[in-house]
Amino acid sequence: MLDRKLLRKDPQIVVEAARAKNEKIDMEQWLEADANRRALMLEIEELRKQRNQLSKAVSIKRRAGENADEEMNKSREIGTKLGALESRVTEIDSLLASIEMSFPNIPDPDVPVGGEKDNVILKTRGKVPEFNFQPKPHWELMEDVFQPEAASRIAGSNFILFRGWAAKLQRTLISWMLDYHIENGMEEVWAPFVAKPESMTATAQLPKMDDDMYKIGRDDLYLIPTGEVPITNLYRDQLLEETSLPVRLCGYTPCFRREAGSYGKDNRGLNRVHQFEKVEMVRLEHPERSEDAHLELLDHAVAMLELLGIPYRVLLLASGDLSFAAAKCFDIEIWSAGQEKWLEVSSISNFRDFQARRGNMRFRPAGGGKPRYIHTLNGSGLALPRLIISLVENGQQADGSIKLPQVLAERMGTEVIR
RNA sequence: GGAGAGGUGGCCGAGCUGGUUUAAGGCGUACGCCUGCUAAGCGUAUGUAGGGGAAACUCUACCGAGGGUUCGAAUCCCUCCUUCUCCGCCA
Repeated sequence: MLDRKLLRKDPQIVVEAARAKNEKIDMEQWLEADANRRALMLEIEELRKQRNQLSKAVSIKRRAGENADEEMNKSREIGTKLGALESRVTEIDSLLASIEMSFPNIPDPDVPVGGEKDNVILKTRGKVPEFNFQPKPHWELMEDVFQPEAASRIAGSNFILFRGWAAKLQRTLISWMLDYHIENGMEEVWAPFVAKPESMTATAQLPKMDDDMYKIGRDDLYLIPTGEVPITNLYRDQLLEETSLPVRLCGYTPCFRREAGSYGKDNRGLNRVHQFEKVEMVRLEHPERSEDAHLELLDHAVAMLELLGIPYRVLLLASGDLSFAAAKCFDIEIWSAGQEKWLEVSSISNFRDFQARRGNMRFRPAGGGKPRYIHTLNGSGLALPRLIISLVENGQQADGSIKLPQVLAERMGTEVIR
């Protein structure tokens, strides 16, 4: 959600932001409704004032034992008028709210305008492995432990099932990443894997992503598409003290995505699935420090890839690739040796005060003063399936065995998976 | 799932036989006074949002949410949400 004062003062900025993000918005309709609302409110407040005065007069007269019929009649008339005006305001309010929900966040000035082709590769690190044999894709290397047919029998296509070492590897990675974040000053959170519509609206999955989420209609709940939802909503409707900022959180959750309309070539194996596991980093930050915090989250994510020895590159997303709520976003892509392509394994976003407005998340400045909206940020740290793809494919050896990086070998109890 | 009791400003908490409560009081916070320092004490200020005004200031709304009754609702009625206690069920 954007600041109404900004909408009134600089509607053009919002129109341009929406165009850069390929979102259709109707600013004219909003401006007209807002002007109507304000005119109505002026009238309503004047009438209320009169009614309050009459009520007071009635009270005083009654106390004195005098007749107050005249005041009461006048007040009744005003009440009728007010009722009509108020119901019009209610209508306009819901119109305004629904229009505002369709306004995307404004990209930062340093975000390139354009589509996917305009994403900027900020850096590429690590050595892409070379083989003296034809490297295999992960679904061949993991035939015994990754069983999509079984998952399909249980839950439908594009769900996954791990057994044996793959299940253990995933669990080990989750635990290792959480420990890493805790060492870096984050607090681990275990949150619900379902969320109410209000929560989805606060972090801005709703209204736009409704079709991409699993919905439990009977209980009016959604399965979370990312840990961002429950972890950020931990602070919905909360007023923090400035001294408690920043809030650094991390947590493991599964992520459920319908991926409607995305069936096709890129969803073989673990590349794109309906349920995947993820460790998420969430940060609540002072508005003046969110820029630095954003870079810090990026550092945390890539540091893990360095420890795992996985080649990666960092992209600054162009406006058209930014999510609805983001002002700026870095994507981290890792190398898949068996498929010979880069895979997105983390998205690290700064939402500035966009989610905080929707979710009413504020802090009281030290030394008093009016509460201000916090800035929210989050980033994957990291998503499991593609991490596993990269570890398996990049670590493969001629005999089909897989060499593990040292940090995992210690925890898995073996250096090579056979 | 059943029964009962609650949801009031950053927090706690009165008000709830409808009208000087445009929400008492306390805690916390800010500023000042006092004081070797600190603590305590004293004084003043301090909810959120929107409108008007150069400003002092002023108007309006908000007591979980939404409806209703009434000239007038934190206060009465209805629906829903939610928290707690007890019972039931269950890993």
